[in-house]
Order: sequence, then structure tokens, then C-alpha cells
Amino acid sequence: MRRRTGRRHNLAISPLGLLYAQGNIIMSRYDAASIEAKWQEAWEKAGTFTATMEGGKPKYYVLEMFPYPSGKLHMGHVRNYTMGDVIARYKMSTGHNVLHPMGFDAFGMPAENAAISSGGHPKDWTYSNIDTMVDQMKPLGLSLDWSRMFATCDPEYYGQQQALFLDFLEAGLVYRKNAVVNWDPVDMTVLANEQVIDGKGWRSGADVERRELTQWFFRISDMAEELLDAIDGLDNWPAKVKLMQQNWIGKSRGLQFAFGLIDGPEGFDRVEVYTTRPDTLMGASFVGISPDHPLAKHLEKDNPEIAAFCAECRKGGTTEEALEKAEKKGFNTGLTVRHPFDTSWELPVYIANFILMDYGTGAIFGCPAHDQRDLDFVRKYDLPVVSTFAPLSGDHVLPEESGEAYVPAKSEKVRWLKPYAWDEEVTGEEAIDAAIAFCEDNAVGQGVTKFRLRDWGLSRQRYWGCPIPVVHCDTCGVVPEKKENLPIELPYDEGDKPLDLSNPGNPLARHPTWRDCTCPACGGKALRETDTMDTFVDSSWYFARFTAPRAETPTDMEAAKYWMNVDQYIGGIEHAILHLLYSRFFARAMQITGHLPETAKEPFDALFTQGMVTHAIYKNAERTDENGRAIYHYPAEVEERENGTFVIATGEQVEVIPSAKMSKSKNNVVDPLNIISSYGADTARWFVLSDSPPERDVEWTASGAEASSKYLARVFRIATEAAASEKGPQGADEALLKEMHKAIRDVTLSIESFGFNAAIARLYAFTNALAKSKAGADAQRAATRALAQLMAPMTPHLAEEIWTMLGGEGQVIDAPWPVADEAMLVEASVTLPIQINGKRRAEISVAADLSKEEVEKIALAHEAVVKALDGQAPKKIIVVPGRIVNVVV
RNA sequence: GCGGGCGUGAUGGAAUGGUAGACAUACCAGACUUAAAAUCUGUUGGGCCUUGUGCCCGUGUGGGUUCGAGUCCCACCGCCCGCACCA
Repeated sequence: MRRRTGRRHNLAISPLGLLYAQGNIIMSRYDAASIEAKWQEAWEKAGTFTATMEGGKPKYYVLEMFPYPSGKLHMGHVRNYTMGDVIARYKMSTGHNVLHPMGFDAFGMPAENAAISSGGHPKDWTYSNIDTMVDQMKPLGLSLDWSRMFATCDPEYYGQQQALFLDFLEAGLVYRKNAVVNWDPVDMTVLANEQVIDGKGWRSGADVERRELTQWFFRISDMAEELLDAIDGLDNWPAKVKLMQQNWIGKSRGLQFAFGLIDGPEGFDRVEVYTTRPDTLMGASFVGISPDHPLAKHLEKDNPEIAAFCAECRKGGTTEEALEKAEKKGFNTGLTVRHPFDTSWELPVYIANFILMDYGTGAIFGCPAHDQRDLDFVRKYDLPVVSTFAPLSGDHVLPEESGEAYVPAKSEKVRWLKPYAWDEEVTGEEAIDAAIAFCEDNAVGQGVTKFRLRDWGLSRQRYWGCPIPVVHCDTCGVVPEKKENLPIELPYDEGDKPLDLSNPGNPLARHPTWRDCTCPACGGKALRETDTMDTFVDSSWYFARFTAPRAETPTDMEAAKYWMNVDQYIGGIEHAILHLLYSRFFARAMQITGHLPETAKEPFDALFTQGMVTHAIYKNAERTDENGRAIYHYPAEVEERENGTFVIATGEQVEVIPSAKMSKSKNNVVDPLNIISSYGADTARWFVLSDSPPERDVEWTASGAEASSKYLARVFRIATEAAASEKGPQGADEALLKEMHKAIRDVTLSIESFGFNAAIARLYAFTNALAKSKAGADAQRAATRALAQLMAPMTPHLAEEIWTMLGGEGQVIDAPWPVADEAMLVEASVTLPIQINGKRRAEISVAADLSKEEVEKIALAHEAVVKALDGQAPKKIIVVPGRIVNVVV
């Protein structure tokens, strides 16, 4: 945003000289561009960041989630990689062999979309984007081992992935079954969820249908229990991610039993039901089955009304969100079932659109009194509501009357109106256990443990992905390809024609010759599988490949044993569930098939989820475009005035929306390259780490970037002065050195706990102390060298420069991390606040090791306390040593 | 709809249940300058008066636990992330 003063950033003081005079010191100015180029070259020459297993040093593997090669590096990337870089450089300074690699998650739809909208080929588009992004990343001065780089679309990578697939297949970890996809009936093609907009195909606009297709699946649900239990051991993962994964896996204990079907069609004498609330069985008012339930499918065959209803239910996308948000609809089949406890009690059977065939048995019973969804349903179809329990006390209106389902926590004790195997006042949990035991004893049903986690469907009917290495043979069926034939490479064209993705459907299936092959089993003619793999497969083992990226097998055991696990993994919270869960599954599957050691079952020892980089957006408040859509202005197009923010050119008022996710369509993307070219990489790095805690979003502001730049210039100036200083010992040396040791302690702790913003705040404070210090030259230089070391992980180029300027030995990256001297950290006295009834009223200064009793005595003698007590004895005195004194009167 | 998270001055934010607002931005004032920029110094949560080592209010809203709550618990509001074919 341009400010009214029209001030622009301007570092050029003297166009020719790098020298200018201030006082009597001749100093060079902070020239980020030349400093950064110089040190990047020095690191490259020395091979500083090439990871090795040598020297008997402990290893440290730090990994940031690799990017999709969109072709544009954005600030979110800069923040993500800078965080990893701080950790990597810090670990190098503390004597570790560090592996810090980078690659590209390069398969996926955007490349196909680009080819459709602007011509060209997904492969060319992707590789050219990768080149661009590498060029954009290199000036950041990241401590990456570029020699290990790969893209998942490299045949060398996806060929090894095909080998993994074959091993998984052999180990029984992959199988085929039918599953529903989004089907566009006009384009005759499968759509991704994001291509379904309001239930319609994004290009055809046709109503999307759910259709079954035979697909490949990984047996991740077989590992549900193991994946769930192992979460407890992930000590250095955020609690929220662990909780999300636990909920996603969704272990539940319930009752499986059957309702006897009265006069059902042939072959259907019962409806098998799974419920997590068997305690509410006496409040059942209907049985619901999924439109995809075998009984529903049977009924729709000769009942056009049911067929029409089921067809209606199958409209729309496949996402759980769409299903759950859709209006709850049911169709009375006219069939009834018998209640298991009372054979004269009949319940109607409905087909209902909110019941998923994938979960449980595809059939439920509805208890409207204790489930809002069921209650809404029965009110629509005029079915009874029967409460089975109520609160222990209070004026509770039963759901029968109130229209509100009563759904207390299962751990809450309630009063049972219709218990059938337990006391009148127990918790829901106790009642569920008793209900399951009762049903088992009376042969009504069985206690069953189920998981919400479904098997992972990996088939995609798309071109730009890793081909699934199997062939279809008329005589042998589905046959795995031979490993010596790998990689099964994607064809560049469609044989006689160039690749055409604007044509709906998969070019691999259309290709005139690519499918043709010989059957590995019988040698006869066969056809290749044309589905490719989900791109989540690509990102589920890249961390393992980085340990030996050029190996002739998926991994190299020796390298994997040395480097695995990833000690610190860093990425966005949006990957909390799928990517991380799939990677955990893959690590186990790779261990089973001999590609990873037993110890690498949980591949990520520590996880950190960082926030986004946001920027205010400027929305035109006076008009919209011709289609009625909002108009967004670039920061440079608007200016702030006293009475608001306006478009400079037209004078129109704009609405300032702070902290919006950077997005091209909102015109609020800040290009890191511009920042680097005007301020330098160290400024960009410093800024993205400062101000906001790393796990939260950070808002990019022009003033913040300028402030970072000014601070770095200030440090440079202080260092220049310290280097030139000839002051002898001044008596203030000890105070400065004490500050130095405290800064070393605090910054080290902050870096180790991902408190980069706190580390930076501490460095500001230390810099202020240093600037004001009257200490002699030696102490100043020592303090400034420490400052350089502490800043080195964040602003490595500037740190090298001032380290050298101050006579530091070698490169700062090779210098051992400074250690705080405990003796310098001891404080003789502490200031204790005195509270009266929890409110701060005074403070006292006492010796740090003074006893509780002594502190109490001093506090009670304090004027303010005496006044507050007014002759009375205090009711209570709390003394927290070194912290606080609270007097209750 | 379901699961998870977040909410503190003008702004970004700090604060093992223990002095709310560290550090920075912005603003204002001063020094330097012919002037501006840069730099340096200082002030700044709101209110009140008796101007003090003063009092009251204050961490989205409403309750609760505690000697003490931004922090823990409950409910509500708002925003963000995920929901299995976006990566």
C-alpha cells in the first residue's frame, strides 16, 4: 500500500560509493544483494549443505513438506522453508550431520488444467515450473542439499513407486473393489470433488451422479487399530493433529444385531444394523437403510417409485460434506421389521439419503429422542418420539414436546425411563456396556468394534499421474507387471496425435498403442491398466526416498537406517489428516515389504504445523464488475486517507479486509522475488519469522518488511562500529556480557521450541542493550559476535558478514553454537509483586534466595499491606517463591 | 452437517494458573538537517480525579472453578482448517 507521504523505500544514499561518513567513523552501508551473493557462493563452493553420513556425528533430518510446482514461489513457501532452515542451520551448529532436502510433488490436476486452458503439455509445463521455482528458491540462501532433488513425475521416482506397488500387491496390502465416484453424465468422465460445484460438473454443468467403478485400494483400514494406538507415542506432534487423526480413524464400540423383516422379498428376512447407542433401543421409531443397501437395490428393481427415489439420492457429489448437508429425505418402503425385544412391536423401514453404505452395515435404527437428525426425520414423516432417558433433575422438557433432541455427553449420569438391563441412574457409557452384555447374553446381537477409517482408493482415471503397473489379460485376469519392465512410463502423446486433454476422459485409455503389452504370466496379448495413482501416493514416501534419492531400489537400507526418521517435519495444518495418515500407513507397508527398517514405522518424530501468510485485501466498496462480482485492487493501487482507504486513480472507496489468505483472484499476493530484490533474502526471512508465532497466520505488511530491513541495517551498523571501536574496558563490560549470556540462553530455548518470533523479540532486546552499552571494545565485539551467531539461523548472510567483520574464525555456520555461562545468569535479587485479594498493590525487592517466611514478613510489613489490613490479621498469605505474594484480607 | 483450532491496545503479537500488553509497527513530540529522508531520544490500553508509589475498567460474549484466570471448565458468537478424487 502506498502511504500518503509517498515515501518509498530507498537504500541508495550515495549512488557511487559504498562509503559514507557518520561522525568520525567511515563505514560501508548494508548492501544485502552483494553480501548474499557472496556467501551463497562461498557455501556452494565449500559444499556446506551436502548431507553426509561421515564423521561419526549424530544425524538430524529436517524436512519441509515439498511444494507443488505451480511455477510461483509464494510467501507461504518462504515461511515454511525458512523455519526448516533455522532448525537445519541450528542443528549444523550443534554438531549434527544434517539432511535437509527439497523436491517437488509434481503430478496432479493443475498441470492438466493448464494444458487444457493454455495449450502445451503437462510434462513441459511441470518441468518448466520446477526450473522457475528452483531459480526463485536459490536466492533465499536455504541450507538445502540440492544434489538430492527430484520430482515425483521423474520416471526414476515413479518407477520405484511402481516397484513398491508391486511389493504391496504381493504382500496383500492392495486389492480391487467397487467404489463410488463422481460421474459427469454429459462429459462421460470421472470428476474430482473440487470439479463438482453445487452438485454439477464444472465444465458441462450437468447434475453429477454417484456411480460405481472397480478401483484399486490400499488396505489401510486393516491397520486402523495400530495407527490409532501408535498416535500415543507421537510425543512431539501437536495435540490437535493427534486428536484429529484419532477422530478420523474413529474407533467405536457398538452392537450389531438384526431386525426380523416381516414379509420381506425372497432372500431378505432380516436387516442387519450397527449402532453405537444400543441403550436407546427402546426409543427406536424406524429403521433406515442406505439407497445403496442390497435391500434398497432389490426393491428398486420392480418399484419405479423407489427407483426414482434412489436415483434422486444418488445425485450430487460424493463428499461427506455434501451428503451431510443435504436435506434429510426418506422413502417408506412399506416393509416393517420386528423389534428384537417385543415381537408385537413393528417398525417401518425407510430408505434414507443420509445413511452411508460404507459405514457399519448401511442400515440404522432411528432414536429421535436422542439424535437431532433422527428427530428432524421423524417429524417430517410423522413417526413417534420416545424418550429413553432424561436429566437427573431440573425442569426438562422431553423431546416429545420440545422438538429438541436430548443428547448429553455419554459420560453424564442420567435418569433412565426405559432401562432394560441396568439401574435407573447410570451414565450413557455404563448403559451401553450393560446393553451390549444383555444383548449378547440373550443372543440378540454382538458387541462389535468398528472404525470410521475406510480403505484408501488410489485409482484415478487421469493422465498426469503414476501408472498403476498391472496388466489385464483375458486368460490370466489382473496380472502384476514384471519389475524388470519398470518404469511403465507415461506416453508423451496419443500415438499418432498430440496429447489432447480438452477431450474428456483419460488419454491413456484412448491411446492407440500404449495399452498393448504382453501378459507377464502367459506371454499372450494383454492390455495395460490405464488408471494412474492418487498423488497422495507420491507424497507418502518421498521422505524415505530423500535418504537415497538415486538408489536402484525404492530405498537403500543403509541410508534409510542412518537418516530415518525425519527428526522434524514442517508443513501446513491442512495436511493434518490425509497426507500424514497415508504416510504413516506407507511407512508401515514399506517396513513389511522390507524397504524401511522397523524403527521407521512412525516416519516423523516431530511435527510442526505452520500458519499461512496473509495480506489485507482491498475490495471496491462502490461497484462490482459487469458480472456482479467484487472488484479487488492491488495494494499499490490504493492509498490511505484520514477518512478511509481509496483507489488512487478513481477516488473510489475500498473496504479493507485484513488477514485474507493470499490468493491470485483477490490481488493480494506478495511476490517474494520483489521483496528479495528490493530488501534482500535476509529481510524476507527475518520478516516471515518475526511478529507472529509460527503456528499462526502472519500478515504480510509493507511496513513490517521495511522495519525488518531497517533492523538488519542497524545490526550491520552496530557491528561496523564495534569492529572499529578502540575503547578500553569501561566497567560496563560485565553488564553487557550478562545480557549476552541471557540472550544466548533465551534464543537457544526459543529456537528449540519453535518460538522464532520470541527469539526475534529477544534479539531485538539484546540489540537495544548492545547499542546502548558503554562497554569496552573487546566486550562489544564478543557480544556482537554472539549476536551474529544467534542471528545466523535466521539471517545467515548478514551473520557471516558481521562474523567475518568482527574477526570470527572461519564461517559462522561452522562455528559451534554458543553456550550460556550459568554463572553469568544468576541474579542477586528479585522483584516480587504483592497482591491484595489478587490485585497487584505494591512490589518489593528481595534477595533471590530469601526464605518464604522472610518474604512473608517483609510483605506484611509493607505500607500498602498494613493499610489494607487495617489492624486485622490476614485470612491467608500465598508466597510463590520468585513469583508473587498474595495477601487475602 | 461433522471433526479440529483460533479470538488480547490503532496494528502484529508477549505472558510454566502468578505484575496483562514484552518485542515490533503506527502515531505524536524532541535532537540532528537549509529542508526532507535516514539515524538517535522520548511518550502512547481506556476512564476518573485529589496528578499519586492514586483509584476504577479492560484479553470476543455470558456464566463457573480458584487466594489468583488471557490461560482451566460450560454455553454462545465470529473467523480459519479438514471432511477421504485439490495439493
